[in-house]
Amino acid sequence: MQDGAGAEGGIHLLLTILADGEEQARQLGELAEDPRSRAEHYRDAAARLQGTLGKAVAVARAVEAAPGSSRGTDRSYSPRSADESSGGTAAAEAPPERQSLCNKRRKGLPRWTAKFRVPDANLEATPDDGFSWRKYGQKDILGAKFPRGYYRCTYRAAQGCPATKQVQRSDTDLCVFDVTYQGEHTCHQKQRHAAAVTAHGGGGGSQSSPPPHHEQQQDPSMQLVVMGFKDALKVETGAPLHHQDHDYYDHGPASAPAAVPFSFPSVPFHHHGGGEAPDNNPAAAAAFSPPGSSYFSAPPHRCPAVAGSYDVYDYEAGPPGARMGGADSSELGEVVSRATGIDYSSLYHHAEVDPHLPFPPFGGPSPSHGPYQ
DNA sequence: TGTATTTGACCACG
DNA sequence: CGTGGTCAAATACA
Repeated sequence: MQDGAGAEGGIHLLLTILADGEEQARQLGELAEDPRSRAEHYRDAAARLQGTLGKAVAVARAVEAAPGSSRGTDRSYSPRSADESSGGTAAAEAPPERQSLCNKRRKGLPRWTAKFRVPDANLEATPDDGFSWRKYGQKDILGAKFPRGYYRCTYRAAQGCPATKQVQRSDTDLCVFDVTYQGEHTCHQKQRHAAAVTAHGGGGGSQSSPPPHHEQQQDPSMQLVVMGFKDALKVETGAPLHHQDHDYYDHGPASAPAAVPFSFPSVPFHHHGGGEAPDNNPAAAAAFSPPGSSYFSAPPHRCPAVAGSYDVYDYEAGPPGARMGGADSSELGEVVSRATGIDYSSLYHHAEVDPHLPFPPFGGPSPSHGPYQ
């Protein structure tokens, strides 16, 4: 499914961005016809459009500069048990013969990492990127103070979505989480813009389970959207992910992060019907609404109002050799950071936002935020 | 009662 | 053989 590789993925992304720009241009046109619109609205719209176009250009250039190389048919993530209840009911008796079908280490899936910084060390908090994840494991990692959590897409069973992520709190900075994503979302879950930092709720499905239907796109708060291309030029693992803990702008090799729209509203919690652990929310909410907050350590300008931040850094990369790609990679990195820096944050800050936005789970079939069945 | 998380064990990779 | 990733039974929660 996730075929988008290299340039192809970039083009896909480009198309998405352009579509976005088209929509923005249309909105601009509408503004022009609306007598009530004010100058600032124009400015916003124009800035937004400009930003989008700039990003499109950046992506286009990067694609041009980095002709993707096809990646082999990767994966075959195993739908072994979880997928269908193959073992569901009556497993057990047969001699455990686990491995035959499963490939424990999914190599070959696109992989990229992001760092999330959350204000204040609410030890129970974990970054939420807007997708629904289900935790399936936790492991103590050698040399790390905190265990690493393993998550997979909630819809893996239902839709075979191969996306997984690993979340690990930085041992040097409690506020920072290293999140490694692997695989693209092929599910059609609605990515909520209102993502945030979820306080782990003992067991309640805090962030999953919403029935497909519509969903109030609550949340106007700001969000940061970062993008880049995922499968960069080559891939197929091999290159160790490396990222310095102290520098958030470590642009890896010649590849770039996938389009990963994330957000961090300041007070994300709505205990709407669903039900989260009521205990945690208040605490978490409190932790995120500090006054003079500026959790943005790195980039010079970022929406200061945001309560949390994250940055995308690394991503799986190309072959070892491609590593010090010199000009190219650094340029790409710049591209990415610029794209990142672009104010998607402030743009979307103006609420409304078209819901079709940012970038769909890359790679997947045509994105359209359609309802998933 | 159904769903998500926890946790120990299993297994692949290096 | 050590480490990391995944499985799945047990458990917790709504």
